[in-house]
Amino acid sequence: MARKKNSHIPEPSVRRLPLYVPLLRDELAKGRERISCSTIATQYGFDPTQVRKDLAATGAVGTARVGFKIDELLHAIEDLLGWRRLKNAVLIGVGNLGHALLNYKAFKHYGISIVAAIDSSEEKIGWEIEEARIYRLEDLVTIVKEKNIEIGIITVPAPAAQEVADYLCEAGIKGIWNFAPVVLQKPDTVFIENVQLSTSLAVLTNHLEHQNT
Amino acid sequence: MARKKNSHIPEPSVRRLPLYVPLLRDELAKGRERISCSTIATQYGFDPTQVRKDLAATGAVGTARVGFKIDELLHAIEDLLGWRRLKNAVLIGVGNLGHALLNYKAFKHYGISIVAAIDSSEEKIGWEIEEARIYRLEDLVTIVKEKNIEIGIITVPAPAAQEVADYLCEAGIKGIWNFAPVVLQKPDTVFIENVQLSTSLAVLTNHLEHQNT
DNA sequence: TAGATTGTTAATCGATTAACAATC
DNA sequence: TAGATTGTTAATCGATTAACAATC
Repeated sequence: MARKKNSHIPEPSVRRLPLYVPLLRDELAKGRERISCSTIATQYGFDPTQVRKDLAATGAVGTARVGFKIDELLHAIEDLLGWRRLKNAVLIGVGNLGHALLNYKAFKHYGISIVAAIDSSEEKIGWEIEEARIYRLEDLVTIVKEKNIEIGIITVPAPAAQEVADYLCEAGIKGIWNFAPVVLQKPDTVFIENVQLSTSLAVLTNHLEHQNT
Repeated sequence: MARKKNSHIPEPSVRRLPLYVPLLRDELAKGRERISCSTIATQYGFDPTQVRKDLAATGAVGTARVGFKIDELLHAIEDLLGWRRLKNAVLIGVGNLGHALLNYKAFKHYGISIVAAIDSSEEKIGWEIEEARIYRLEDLVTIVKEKNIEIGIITVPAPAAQEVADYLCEAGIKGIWNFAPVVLQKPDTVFIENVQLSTSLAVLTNHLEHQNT
């Protein structure tokens, strides 16, 4: 059953749902057909009701006493997350991190395909890493149009990030996945998701330092 | 004033505080001495009261009408996050991502120092990347003791992650920063923080697909 | 002094968890 | 049938936001 359009899905649910995907893919690969909320919950240490709420948000419907059909459930989750329609992305900044992301083949399973890259170093222009060829920043607008790119991935150093974001917005990108530790200014039409390693690290180091149980 | 031991600090605060650090360092570098909660809040699009609560959690004390002394505030935040005492870390799995992390020099400013690495490929043994030499997995226990290592960083492929985690726990590590898309089993004495790129990506792709405003 | 900003208490909001009827 | 599991409604919990007195 299709999810009602524009219904509000809590961000915590959107952040938990992708966790269930590898488990479901595994179970499916093992030939299992159905799974219950409590099986999922146990795996991740979550409350079963919480998992049920998360699944309900996708529009998936289970059967009392037997649980959810795994393939249908997976389909529903991937649908909700937008992973069933591959979106093209351009990555900007082919340093260590950029290189690692370009080489990461599994993004196909997470809804994106990096089809082009940009770098400021003249020697890298023309290189190909996986399916992405490296272009100059001045070619961005053309590439975005030609390759029908919706997402920009920013992996440049912090001082260059805002300029890159401006170019991306101007080129008509819809969303930005930002790895630079900078708050980017942007028009309302563009959505930005920030990945801050320092944030995750802070949770770990804070715990180790203060032994918060 | 020192923060009361074992007082509970909400995880949302622990996750926001690191964001303020680059701004404070910048302002300090510019020669500014004081900053107010609303200045910080405006930068990040947060509610000023929320920022005040975050800062209060660090034990920092401001002055009515003038705000907080930036150096004291920075000191208090870094203290709370455990960034003022460098913790040694070992990274396991020198693939693309592992390589990128080893090369990332700024971790020093975030409380950790990667002093050793482990890889399963024989040809990489003995290499040095920044301050980290690459060792064999069988040397882990020795290295951890010798170099006084508290943190393990897991950047191996998913199928190898649990085994690596077991080795780390056995070696007496206190915390694990896990980049593999796997739920790791662990003893109660070890703290694990997971970095799931798919989770962050899900927020972006879900938004693009369904235009949730 | 006047007024900007802190620190704190109270109100609101939303997510998590508990309870339970429906059902396969 | 009996009982496990779903789906849903209600209660709890905690974080965010609003209100306001204290103060520099």
